[in-house]
Amino acid sequence: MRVLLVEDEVLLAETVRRGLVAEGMLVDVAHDGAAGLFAAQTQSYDVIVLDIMLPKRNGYDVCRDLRAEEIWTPIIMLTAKDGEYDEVDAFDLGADDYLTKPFSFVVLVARLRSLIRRGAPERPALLSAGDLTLDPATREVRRGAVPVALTPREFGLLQYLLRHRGDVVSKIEILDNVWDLHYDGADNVVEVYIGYLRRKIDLPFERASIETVRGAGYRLAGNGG
Amino acid sequence: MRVLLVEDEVLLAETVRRGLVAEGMLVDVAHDGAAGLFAAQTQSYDVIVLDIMLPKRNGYDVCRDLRAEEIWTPIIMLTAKDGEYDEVDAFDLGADDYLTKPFSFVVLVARLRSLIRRGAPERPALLSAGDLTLDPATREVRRGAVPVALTPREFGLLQYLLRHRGDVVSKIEILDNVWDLHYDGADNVVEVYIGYLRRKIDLPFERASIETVRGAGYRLAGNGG
DNA sequence: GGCTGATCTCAGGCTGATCTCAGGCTGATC
DNA sequence: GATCAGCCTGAGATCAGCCTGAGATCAGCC
Repeated sequence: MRVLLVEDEVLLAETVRRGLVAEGMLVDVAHDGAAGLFAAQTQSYDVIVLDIMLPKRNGYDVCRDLRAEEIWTPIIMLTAKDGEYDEVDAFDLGADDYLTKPFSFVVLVARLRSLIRRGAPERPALLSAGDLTLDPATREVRRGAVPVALTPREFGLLQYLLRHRGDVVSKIEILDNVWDLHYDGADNVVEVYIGYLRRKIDLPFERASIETVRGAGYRLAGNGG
Repeated sequence: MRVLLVEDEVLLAETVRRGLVAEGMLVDVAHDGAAGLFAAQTQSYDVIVLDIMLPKRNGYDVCRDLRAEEIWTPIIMLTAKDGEYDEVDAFDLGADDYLTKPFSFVVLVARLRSLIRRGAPERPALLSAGDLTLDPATREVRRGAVPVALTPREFGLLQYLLRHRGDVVSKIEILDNVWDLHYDGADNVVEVYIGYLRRKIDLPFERASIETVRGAGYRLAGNGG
């Protein structure tokens, strides 16, 4: 469960972050609107917690921009009771819920869980590793914001690697799962397709996310998923 | 602010009614579709909250009948997540918003206020992608201002693609939804109709809105909704 | 029945995807 | 640094998926 927290008050942000992590969530924190917007555009989150009063871009703008780009990640707005903004307006901009500061942590977690539960249930979660994302539903693969076109076999291979992100997977294992179970060709074809993938998702971006583990198989970088 | 609540679960209806009254709204309650339809036809409301699963007339029918009578009171549909109806269809029938049960009361109120503020729409929502528009009610399709004549099958196919705009939809999926569910013909017919559509909505305008995703299906360009 | 338009089938052709293969490269080992 | 197993990669053959023109079939209408 990935949460993006956009909050400029460092102490509050850190408190909330720790609490959410303790609840088993993966939390990214952005301290201003521009950073939050960028993170929301390039990463895949289950829900976004968005303060309204922010430096650089206020929560208002961020929310409207995201919706304009058809990014429908559920958003909870944090509003100060005495603020100049009307919390009801948040809904008009595409927010899904709001909390008035000061809020109880328990309430925040409950609202988060509720939002995630009703948010886009039919769509399987995105697979990702760092800024590499793969959407099994739309078949879209992106490095950051840049779409990458993959053939079906390449797509299947990358999907398998992402599902076993951080693990070393052997060529036999890959053949059994991405190719037919009793595929009897040489396993060189895996090497060839690993090469194709690298040329599409790593080399143009000067990355090396697919590591060769000599004698054992391959491993996709496991951080940041 | 007058609200018509059509909901057959008595306890839920009463809970919601009290909540809305506490928010300062005037609330009428109908416990089946026929009563709800009659109330909506004879009274004037600012917004209608309409459950889909109802005795006598389902929410589907009620919504369609009202729109057919040119009654454009904003409607929020309540859909059960496991129901047989797809919430996407709700929009097609002229609903303005929907909530999936179980829903948060706060969210309901906010959506109501937002709808009321927006006012009654002039006409049901169009489906669109870029300058391509499709009106499910009048069955009109346009590229920009230019009307395009489609046969029923072509229309059904385009409508399906528009509803899943941005997603890759497989030929099987298309056959199940645009042709009969258990259509047993070859899926080549989909290719043929994709070809027909391209010749009507893309080629004359030098566009390429329908993309072939080899090995996976087709995708209608997802931008510019 | 005859006409018209919509729907569907089919086969041939095209293009991109897949796979094989051989030769080159690299890291491990002695 | 010599050797070797394992890995990488460019070239090209093969295969599968998709497109399309032609025509058969079907339904509605006069």
